[in-house]
Amino acid sequence: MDALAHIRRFNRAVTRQVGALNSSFLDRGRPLGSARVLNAIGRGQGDVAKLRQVLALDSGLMSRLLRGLEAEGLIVVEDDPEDGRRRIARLTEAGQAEFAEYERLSDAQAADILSRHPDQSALLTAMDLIATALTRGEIEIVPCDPLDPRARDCLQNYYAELAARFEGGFDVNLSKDPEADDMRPPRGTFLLAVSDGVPVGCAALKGGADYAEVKRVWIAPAARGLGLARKLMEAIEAAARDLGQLHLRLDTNSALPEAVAMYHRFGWDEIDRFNDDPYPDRFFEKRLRP
Amino acid sequence: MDALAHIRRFNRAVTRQVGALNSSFLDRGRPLGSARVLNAIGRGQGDVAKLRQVLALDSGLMSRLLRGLEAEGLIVVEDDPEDGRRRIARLTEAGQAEFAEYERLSDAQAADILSRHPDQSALLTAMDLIATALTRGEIEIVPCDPLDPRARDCLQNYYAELAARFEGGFDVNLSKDPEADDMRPPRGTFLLAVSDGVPVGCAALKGGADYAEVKRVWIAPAARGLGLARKLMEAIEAAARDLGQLHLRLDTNSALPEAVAMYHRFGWDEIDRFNDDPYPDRFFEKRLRP
DNA sequence: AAGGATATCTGACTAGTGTCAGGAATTATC
DNA sequence: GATAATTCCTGACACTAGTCAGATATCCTT
Repeated sequence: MDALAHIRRFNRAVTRQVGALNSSFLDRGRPLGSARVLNAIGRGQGDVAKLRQVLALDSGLMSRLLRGLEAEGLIVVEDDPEDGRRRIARLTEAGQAEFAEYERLSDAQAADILSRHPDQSALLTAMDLIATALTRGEIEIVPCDPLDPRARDCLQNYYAELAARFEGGFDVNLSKDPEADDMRPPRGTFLLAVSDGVPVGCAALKGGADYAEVKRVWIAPAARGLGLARKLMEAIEAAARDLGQLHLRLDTNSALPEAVAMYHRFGWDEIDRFNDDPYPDRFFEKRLRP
Repeated sequence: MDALAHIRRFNRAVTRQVGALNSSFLDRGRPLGSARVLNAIGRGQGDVAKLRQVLALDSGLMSRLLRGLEAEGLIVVEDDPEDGRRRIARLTEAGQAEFAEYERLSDAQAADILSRHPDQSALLTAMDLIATALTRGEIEIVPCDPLDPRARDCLQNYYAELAARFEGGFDVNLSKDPEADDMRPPRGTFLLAVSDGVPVGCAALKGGADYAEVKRVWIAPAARGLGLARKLMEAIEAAARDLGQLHLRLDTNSALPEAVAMYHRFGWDEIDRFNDDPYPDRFFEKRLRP
């Protein structure tokens, strides 16, 4: 069977799904164009220029749609204090309620698909894989607090994966768990790779007196093979430079051969054991130029 | 992390993808409505009533779109010989060429996504899973020749799965491979479960003098858990009744416990071995009421 | 301070989408 | 064989989406 036949079928299925979602949006009595603008504003795309860019709309059309939403009392459009030419739209209270209604509609539809499927986690994994494949190149690396729920979400997946791949399992309590403060500026940092709001990878820099350690490097299975690890490691090194940490170390395990290969490839030097953590058996360092 | 956040992200990613495909369709200089109708006709939805149903269009609008395509010389609309009220559209040669162009556009996009992804088979599997989840309930059971490429595709997957699940592997040449003629009317039949053109399951009825045998019951992994097996088995029984075969038998293997459980659940009685095929070790029969 | 670039807005216009009412031909039902 | 139901078609109409030209205010560069 031709691979393209499968993709064609997928295309038709999701095209219909998108169409159904759009027409359910129409039930709120507002044309789709306005609904799209309202939702984009609700999702934080406030300034008009960015709205135009994201929605790929003509400036004239955009202007009229904004006037319409304004007349409905759903948004207010104000001058940008930093640039008098630009304007910024934000939701009024009524607009937030309306936006929440749209979110509810789309969530209800999503929950319906999910509830009727026998294997929800397989479905979610498949959706993640496809969403990542389609939005590749648009993954952002952002700093994040190590105790942020999105960070914890990544870390849990990371621990679960170590537990599955280490022969004797993995218990995070036996390992030296870095203090959160060591992974916050000014000592260190915690970076998250985010694709359209969903975390798909992380890496931490743990500050120290003699050297800084790179820890918790993890990429979601759905996002592997896309060059994300390189982007993350480059971002970590840049952050280290900014914090004045030029001497980096990390530890890892032979049970993760792709990680070991990656550190070699990215210019890390293998060195002798430098801690007594029970899990790692491979140790690396890298000296950065200022 | 909230499951709905993942689905929202998926929705946004595919919405954009669908939008991109649609605007590439617009490059052919034809409004999207006409393009949709043309493609539906090309995919075999000839009669106007079915077109209206599939595309969810008003009869007036549909009529005008058909007139437009007719004026372009891409289709001809003829009276249905069986029902004078109905009409049937089909592509002219020019229409087929144009349809092929649309297919090419969508294939190019598909191939692009596929080529940039590190794990193509994982991507295809994920797409199959989602397409099946979204189009569930629209899986058709259709008779098919046992030598049809779609049937062979199913059978290859079936053999591959047996090879993976039987301890000693599986070699179809050691098993009694039913003659194709035994799985064609009037002796037997071969049924295919088709979801939007892609085969997602099969089952065969092999006619015989004393009893008919049910063979080659297989469901694609992406389509499991949706109740498809029951639909297939009911269709097989109905076909057997139509062919006057009221005494059915089948064999299977303990290594396929879900199959064994299914036959019990569907009212089959376990019986003694009735053949000397090396692979099966569980045997069933069912007597149908006429 | 002048000229060019940028961001938004307004008005005019076109094409596409979708709805409604009604008409003609044909089939189904009693 | 009359009546009702169906299928498709036509015309009229409303609304949405999208484009273009030009006006205005502001910012940036020199």
